[in-house]
Amino acid sequence: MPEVQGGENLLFLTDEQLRQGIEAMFFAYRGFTADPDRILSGMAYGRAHHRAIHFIARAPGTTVNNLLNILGVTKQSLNRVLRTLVEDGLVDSRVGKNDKRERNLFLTEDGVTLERKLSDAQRARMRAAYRVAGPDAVSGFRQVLEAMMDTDMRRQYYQIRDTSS
Amino acid sequence: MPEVQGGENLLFLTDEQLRQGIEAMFFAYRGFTADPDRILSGMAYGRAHHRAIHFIARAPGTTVNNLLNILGVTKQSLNRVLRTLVEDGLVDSRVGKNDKRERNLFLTEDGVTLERKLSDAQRARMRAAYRVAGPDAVSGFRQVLEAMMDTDMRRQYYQIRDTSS
DNA sequence: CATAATATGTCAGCTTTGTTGACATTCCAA
DNA sequence: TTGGAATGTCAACAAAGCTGACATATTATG
Repeated sequence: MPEVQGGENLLFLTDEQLRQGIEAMFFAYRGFTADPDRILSGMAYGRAHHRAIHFIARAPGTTVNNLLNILGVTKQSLNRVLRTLVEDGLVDSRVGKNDKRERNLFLTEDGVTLERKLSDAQRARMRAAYRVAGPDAVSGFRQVLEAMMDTDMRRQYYQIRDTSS
Repeated sequence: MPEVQGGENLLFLTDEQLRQGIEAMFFAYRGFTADPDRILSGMAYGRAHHRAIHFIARAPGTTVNNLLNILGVTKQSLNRVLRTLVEDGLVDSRVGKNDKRERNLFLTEDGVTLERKLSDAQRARMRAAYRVAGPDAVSGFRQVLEAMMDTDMRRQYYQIRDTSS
């Protein structure tokens, strides 16, 4: 049990409060992924495909190596997913111009269509939650999430965020 | 539901803002699970075992049926996880007193020890994030997460939360 | 320049954890 | 008391992680 120093500033950090936060995170993440999961379950795809499609849309021309750093999976695991997406004509994999070992990844027209469908659904969920909670809550939400990331992930997050527009 | 109105109050709900929230959720969840994952990777367990242990600790005597509703997986999938935990002496599965079809689940002494180790690690992460973000941010964090849950999950969340102490 | 070391991506096979289907046991209601 | 519903277990399969081996391209070193 954390002997927490005096001062009412820290009173909200009881184990019980922390556990509620942990469980809120668990249940909320289920909601967060529910809509895209539902859309993809009809097709032969899953959450792994969604993640790949999302970040290729976000950074067109990204390499396999870059993508697996962002996703935090092995290249072998990502490769299986990418192969099906390429075979199905959703992703275009082009040999790198400078470095021929690399593959630059792009969404095809069909890929863009699916990406839009998935992100529309996920944004709708996020928008509804934001509206219910209000602007101040959204700010706090973002602050806690950023503080919860590993340092490496936080760097990735900022980098992608700031190169987007 | 806060009546959402026209005007600049909605300006923060741009697609770009929503997308940042989505990606923050993705990267933060990785951090959220990282410490328990690391602890369990040494043993023959994974995230599924952690979830089962967590909710058995939270509601001792819970049934398999109840647990799979909370976890949102099939009973067959949960059963495999529970079997290994029972075999390894971390969970005690007792035939129900009233209804002999049911199994009431409890952590053994070893189970309690592992649960504490896992939740200590996860709470430390959450505590650090809360401290960095501050009390107001924490409140907003919780509000957005609750609004993001599916209705069924929110009910489960409230119920577990309010029966704990 | 030649060749060894490194980096990138692919293929094959294994593990974890999700899924559906079949079934035994127990309970409950007609 | 008997047929249907509920609970949980066993078996087989699918998705998506993982490690290892390898082909190709690049870079560094002799």
